Order: sequence, then C-alpha cells, then structure tokens
Amino acid sequence: MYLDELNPEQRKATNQIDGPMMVIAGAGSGKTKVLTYRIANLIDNGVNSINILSLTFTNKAAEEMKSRISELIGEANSRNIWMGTFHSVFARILRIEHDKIGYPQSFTIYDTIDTKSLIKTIVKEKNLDDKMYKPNFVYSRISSAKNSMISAQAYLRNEDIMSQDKQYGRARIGEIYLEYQNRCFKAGAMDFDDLLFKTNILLKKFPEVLLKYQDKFRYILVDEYQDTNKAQYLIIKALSARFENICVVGDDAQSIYSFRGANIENILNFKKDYTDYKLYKLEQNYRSSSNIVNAANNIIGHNKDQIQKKVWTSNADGNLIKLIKTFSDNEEGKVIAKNILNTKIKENAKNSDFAILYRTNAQSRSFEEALRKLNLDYKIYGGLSFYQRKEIKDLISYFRLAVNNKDEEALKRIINYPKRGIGANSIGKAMLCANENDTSLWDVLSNQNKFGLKINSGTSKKINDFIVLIKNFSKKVENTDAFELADEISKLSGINNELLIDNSVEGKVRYENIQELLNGIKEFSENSKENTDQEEAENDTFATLSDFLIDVALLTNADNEKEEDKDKITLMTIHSAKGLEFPYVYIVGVEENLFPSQLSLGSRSELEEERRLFYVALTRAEKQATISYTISRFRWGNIIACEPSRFIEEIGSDLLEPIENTYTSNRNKNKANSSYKSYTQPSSFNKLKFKKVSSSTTSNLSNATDVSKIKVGINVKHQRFGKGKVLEISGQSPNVKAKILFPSFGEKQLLLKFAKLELL
DNA sequence: TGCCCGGGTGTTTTT
DNA sequence: CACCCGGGCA
Repeated sequence: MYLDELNPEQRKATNQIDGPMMVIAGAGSGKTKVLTYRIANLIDNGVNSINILSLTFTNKAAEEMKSRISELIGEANSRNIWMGTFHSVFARILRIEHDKIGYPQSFTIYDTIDTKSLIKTIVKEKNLDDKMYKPNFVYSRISSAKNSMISAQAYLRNEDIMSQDKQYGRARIGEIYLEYQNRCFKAGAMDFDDLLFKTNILLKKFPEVLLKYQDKFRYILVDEYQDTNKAQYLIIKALSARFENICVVGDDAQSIYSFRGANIENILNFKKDYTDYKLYKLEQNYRSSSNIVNAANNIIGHNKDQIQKKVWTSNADGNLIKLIKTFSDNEEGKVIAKNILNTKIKENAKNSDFAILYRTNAQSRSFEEALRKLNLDYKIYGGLSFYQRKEIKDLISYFRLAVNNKDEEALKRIINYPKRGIGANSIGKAMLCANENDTSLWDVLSNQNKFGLKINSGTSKKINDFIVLIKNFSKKVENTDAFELADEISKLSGINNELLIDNSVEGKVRYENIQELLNGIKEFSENSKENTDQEEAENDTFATLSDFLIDVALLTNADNEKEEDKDKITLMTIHSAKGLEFPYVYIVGVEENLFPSQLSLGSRSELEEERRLFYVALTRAEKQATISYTISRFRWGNIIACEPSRFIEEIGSDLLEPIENTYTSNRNKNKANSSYKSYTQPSSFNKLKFKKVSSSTTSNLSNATDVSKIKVGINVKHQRFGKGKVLEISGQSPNVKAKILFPSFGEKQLLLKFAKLELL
C-alpha cells in the first residue's frame, strides 16, 4: 500500500479527506509526494476524479503530478482530474463561459510581445513621450494593477495610484490602461493577467457560474501557495467557499515571485479564512546531504520575515559546499565545465545529474561556450521561447488571425509579411479609422468603403487580396484538421517559400523551425484523435487549429522536452529551477549586485526575497553544491569589477571548502590563496569587500569615500536610474542609506556604499 | 516602400 | 555587447 511509504506527518496530511488544510513543507520534504498521494487517496476513498481541481505554477509540475498519480492508481482513474497551471485551467473555463463576458470562444491570448506592442501603439497614438511611457514600465504598472484586481476604471478613480503616477511624471498611465483594455476587448484578446482577472469577474458577476464550478470542484489542491497573488487567491477562495475542501501546500522560505504580485500574506490569511483549518508541517528533508541542509538553514536564518520551522535531515554529512573563485566570467565558464567533466568521470555520473543555475538568463553564454568545447551536452531553459521566435510567431499569427479575425496584433504583424506592398502609412490610416469608429482593424479593412477609408486604389486592392486570403483560411478552421490547415497556411501565406529561398544560415534554421512547428501540430492532431476515440460521445473526431492555439500562448520551452534532451546538463535560472532537484548543482555568479541583484538592494524585503532565492538554489542539490563567483565580469559592453556575494559569508566558513582551480592558480597562485584564506577568517572578509568597492573600474563615479558629500537636497546621477534628487539620508556608516527620487524610476532606497552616485 | 547604417539604450526573475 | 528605432537614400 502506497501510504506505507510516508512518514507520520506526511501520512496525516494525506489521510485528511475533507475540510481546509495547509501543508507547510520545507525544501525537499516530500511536498509533491503528499500532493500526489493525497489525490490518489481521495479517489481511493470514493471521491470522483471529475470533482478534483489541482493547481500548479508550471505545466511541467502539472505533467509530473499527472504521471505520478496515474502510476499510483492507473490512468483511467486519474484522467478526469483537472490539473494544470492557474492560467491554463482558467483559460479553459473562460473559453467555456466566453459569452458571459462578451468574448469570442476562440479569443486570442496575447503574450508579452503582443502586449508591449499594443502599449507602444497606444502611447504613439496618444502622442505621449515614449521615454516616459516605456512599454516595459507601463506594462508592469498595468500588470500589477490587474494582479491586485484593480480595473482600469478603478485605477483612474484611485487617488493614491494616480497621484503616485503624477509624481513620477506619468500621469496618464491610467488612461493608457483603459485604452489598452478596450483594444484587447475589441481584438477579442486577453493577456496573461486577464485570464485571472476575468475569471474573478466571471465568478463574481454570475452566481450561477460560480455555483456550477463550486459544485464541480469539490476538492481543490494548490501547490506553491506562497506564490499566489491576490487575483489567484480570490479565485481559490470563491471556488472553495461552498465545500471548503481546500488543501494548500507551500513554503514561505521559497517565496520568490513577489515581483509578479505574489503575496506571502495569503499563507497567513489562510487561518483567518478557514478558522477550523488543519496545519501540517513537513520538516524532514530527504533530498540533500546534511551539510547542504545546514548551509541552507544558515542562509535563511538571516531573514527576519519567516514562519518558524526547523528543516532537518537524517542524511549523512556529505561534502562541504565547494567555493570557486575565478578572474572573469569566461574563466568561470571554463572552470565549471572542467569541474563537471572531472566529476562525471570520478563519480561515474550522467550529464543529467548536473545543473548550472544562475540569477539572470544573460549569464548562460560563458557556460554554453565552455561546455561545447568540452563536448558536454547541455540544454538551456528560458530566454526566448520557441514560440516567441520571429518566424514561429509570424506563422502562428496567421493561425491566430484565421481563428480570430479581430486579433489586431496578429493582423499588424503579418499584413505585410511576406511583403505585399501594404505599408505602415496605410495601416496607420486604417487604425485611426478603426479607433474613430470604435471597431476592429479587421472590420475597417474588410469594409473599406463603408468606413470611408482613403488610401490609394493599388494598396486597397492588395488589402482586399489579403482579406480574401485570410477569409479562406477562416472558412476552413472548423472543418479541417489542424495539421492540414496549418500546412496549407504556411504555403499559401508565402512564409514557407520566403524562408525556403533564404539560403543564409539563419534562413535555414528558420525554415527548420517552421517544419518543427508543423511537426508539432501533426503530433498534436494525431494525439487528440487517439484521445477522442477513447472518450466516445465526442462529436468532433479531429483537432482543429483553434484547438491547437488554445494553449500555445501558455506553453514554455520547458513544456516540450524532447527525448534526445533527456541526458543533458541543465542550464537555467534559479526561478525556473524551483521544484527540481539534481545530484550536483552549480550556483554561479554569486556576486554582489548580481546575486543579490542590484535592484533589490533598496529594501529589506527585496533583499530577503533574493536570499530566499539563494535558499531555493542551494536546496536543489542532493549530493554536492558548488558556488562560484568571479572578480570581473563583462556587463553591458564593458568589464566591471565584482565582489563576492554576502550570501557566501552567510553560509558560514565551516561549511565552505574553497577549491583550487588550475586556471587561477597558474596565473597567480599567491593572490588566489590569500583571498581563499579570507573565507576562513571572516574578519578579513570585510576588508576585502571594501577594497573591491573602491577599486571599481568606473573612475568618474563616486565611491565609498564620497559618501559624506551626499546630502539632502542635492542632485545626483545613478548609473541606471539616471538623475535624481536626494530626499533623505539615514543609517550609520558604513551602511548609510539615501532615499532618492528618480523622475524615471520613482523613489529608491539606496545603500551609498554600493550606489556609485555621481554628484551633479 | 524598402534597406542600410548609426546612435541610443538597456538586464532580474515568468505564466 | 546586442537590439531596436529612426533617418537617409535607392
């Protein structure tokens, strides 16, 4: 019996069938096991699988859980569980209930590229300064508003928000937000945040819909609860209100998504919402060696904000945490690659046993190069997703437009690709016309006379040809197999030929990518045939292109792992490594201003999130964790000096083992040795740190000695934030902080010893 | 309308 | 360094 594999606390949590419960699960304590076994146990106790909803943060986590559950109780018993990410599950519900909120059934999901493009268009149309209203900035304001369930109308009515925007010279963000929502609606499109926002609206405005889903989802499980934002919190609360069979699992120490609106308060609020809830704490770590667990505990101990728990392990001590110092980022790549190769041989390990984890995607390059040189196979996650590549997005835009003619971003993208002589001028006129008539761009272009669109007859004819082309595709969507139509579109649109005749290396790669996409669609279409055959009573026996598009926007690179990628070294950001584990983990670029990120140094809460991130990184390791830092790094075009991260110090020198690396010791043995020593003597660590700061390469910037010149009221210039005015000075030397107002970035708390301010 | 060149600007993290 | 955008020219 599978329950026998659990420890007492895990079993207690697994055995609770009804009522609200929260599982606080330390890293590596068998959280996924409890979730999967509990679901299996629910079904074994007579709960119908169609009444179970299980929410995760990544598709990968959902897939993993699905397969583990079907191993426990069989595919047939688990097939009907609704299991997926918040976004995919609620997108599915919104498709079913689309008419209630006035959206087409095949509404488009705008990805970040579409979203930013639309914002840019609106800023231009409103003749606003694009320096002040940068798409990224505007998007993040709109996104956090939506994640807090603040509508455009509410945004405009909210005096605090409006005066805040005004203070920073961006008074019209609310206005952009409103127009953005209108445009999305007219285009039959939702962005990522809308999927959660509109679900809330749907459940709030339509009690019968709420009732229907409350009744369906009698048992709800939520993974990574510490990373839910307000919009997600409200959905869960509403859905579980009737039966209160709600099980949330999380770890406050692993909360790393506050930048996306995640709110730790949700964990704390749980006891208020469900006063009779049961709490389970999983504290035994099964994953990592004792040294790794202790190092992680030391790290997290430096955070003030945390729920007390004691993660422990009965595993052996294992190795110390290895520490590698290098002179440059390129050397860091070489040393790590070599270390992996040596370890592989010595320990008889596989490629897939290794992971290199970094803070930012941009760091991957030196590792890719070095691994390639040593013939070590690697796979890289993140960065540009397959579906965001230009050629893929172009072809998918044709699919999107065929399925949803109103999709403005898709239309703008392809109306003149491949070139058909429809220029920006004509499209500009048409957009203006669409705005004036409060309708979609498609509507105007396909009824040019009706709207009195004035463009020359040649262009007008070309537009008509394009409209006819798309209409012909649209006609086929409902009754043609996805692959068949996709293949036809790739040819008739001209994309296939465009890339085929491009003989450059990039052109060939693009062509191959298109073929890969088509193959993917073929597979998708064949798979869904099989599935529908089993579930009799389904009318449509084939998958349409619109079926395919449903979740494409929500897929990431991690979601279509290929068989040949199984035994490869993993390169990824720490954020995407959450939930994973590897025998050998390399945490690289562990330097001040990179990890913790420069942008997080302004406040304690942001710094603590970086620390939790480091905690997550360390606890991915089973046998061996290796940390590396470099003293110089190539960053935006020039070489900058770096200093080791404070997190290294926080681990404690007794758990660290500096290791020689051949590159360093050959070059300058004495130097290398002396700085390693500083880790065994924490007192000299500080000296080293300050010396590094003042030897910064940028000579015209102030360093630690200039701190005294920075006073309230003076104007300063910051490397990143630009010009700003000092509002307030606080703290004791050497930790003097200044509150500075930057017109383009808002108020920032900066530690002067790091801030590198220029006096103006 | 389309292409090439130069300058300006920018990097957390993700569904 | 790498990308995007705008301006100038074919």
